[in-house]
Amino acid sequence: MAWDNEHKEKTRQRIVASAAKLFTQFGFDNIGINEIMADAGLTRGAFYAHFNTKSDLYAESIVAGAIMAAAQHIKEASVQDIVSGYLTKEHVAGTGQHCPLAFLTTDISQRDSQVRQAYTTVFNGLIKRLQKDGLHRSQAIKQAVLMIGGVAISRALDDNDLVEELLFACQQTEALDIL
Amino acid sequence: MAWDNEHKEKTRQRIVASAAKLFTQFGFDNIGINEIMADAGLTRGAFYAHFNTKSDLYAESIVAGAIMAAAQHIKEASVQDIVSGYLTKEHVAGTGQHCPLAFLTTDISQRDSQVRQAYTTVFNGLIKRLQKDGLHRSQAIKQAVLMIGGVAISRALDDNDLVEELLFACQQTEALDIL
DNA sequence: GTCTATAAATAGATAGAC
DNA sequence: GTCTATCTATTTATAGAC
Repeated sequence: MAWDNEHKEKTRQRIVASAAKLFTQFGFDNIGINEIMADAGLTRGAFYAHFNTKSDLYAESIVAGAIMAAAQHIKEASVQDIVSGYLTKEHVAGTGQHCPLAFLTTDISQRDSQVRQAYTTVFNGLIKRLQKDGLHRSQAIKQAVLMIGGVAISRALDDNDLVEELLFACQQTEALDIL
Repeated sequence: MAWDNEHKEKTRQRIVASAAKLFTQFGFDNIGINEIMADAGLTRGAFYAHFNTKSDLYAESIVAGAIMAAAQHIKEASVQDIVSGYLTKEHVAGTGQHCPLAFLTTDISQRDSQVRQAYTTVFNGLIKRLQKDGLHRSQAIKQAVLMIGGVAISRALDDNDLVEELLFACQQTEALDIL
């Protein structure tokens, strides 16, 4: 019984990891349960032994995806390192982990309360992290908007030069200069 | 013949206006051709006399939607007025025209090149408009990211107090103080 | 718990009458 | 040019075998 539970939990985590990867990359509507389960090495039918709806998995994958992305971007030493590491072409492109805050911004506003609560929790976490390094709260909020907005907009643009210019501009913050 | 063409063009404009309204509010995947045509007072079948694909209409509605939203937000006198008028709870909520730049940000990155080119064009227009009032180019870019990102993130958040705090913070820009 | 098979609903696109 | 009817494909979710 203990083994079964452990095995089920591991399978569940694998599904969530696949979901976080695929949802952030393609959005809620452009990925089916089928593809998520296939990525986790399972078939569609097994999904409902772990989750009730696609939306449930989405909410959970936002939190999980943020944790995975944070391991890559947020744990750096200084605020400037966090900002610079976040606003890169590699983050904008498909490589590595993607931050749900930036990759799913407008996608989230179409979903139910549960999903938007998950987004709010993750966003508050980023603000707190930025404040920890001495930024005033309003400065931290603005910097978070520049990070998230900068990456989100870059992904929509169809002009490489403009993207590079934008990413660079969003890294230059008056608030950081006076620290 | 002249009357026919004029009539067809008016119908087409009505479809685009309905599309701009509904797409910005609900995103590409959550609105069907059916609903757009119904909003324009027509049925689904008539769609293909005006457009080839749903994606074609989407690209066109982004440009049209930006023009309509600009009439509401961008034509104000000063940069500070533009920024303040854009970063409001009314803009974030469903009332009035919605700016595609902020309402469809991550939605756009899932679409084809034609759509992303339309987004890029509109974004460049905003930058130009902000530069016209004396902002340096990098300042204009950052301010645009704060506007678009601020509204986009606000729509995803599930916390009214936080939204108000965020909108206010994004209006306070060092670059504007020194003008 | 996972599989295959299938139900049920939705939506993009086409055909043909008017 | 617009309509109704239909084709075709996709997808969420369920049923039942193993």
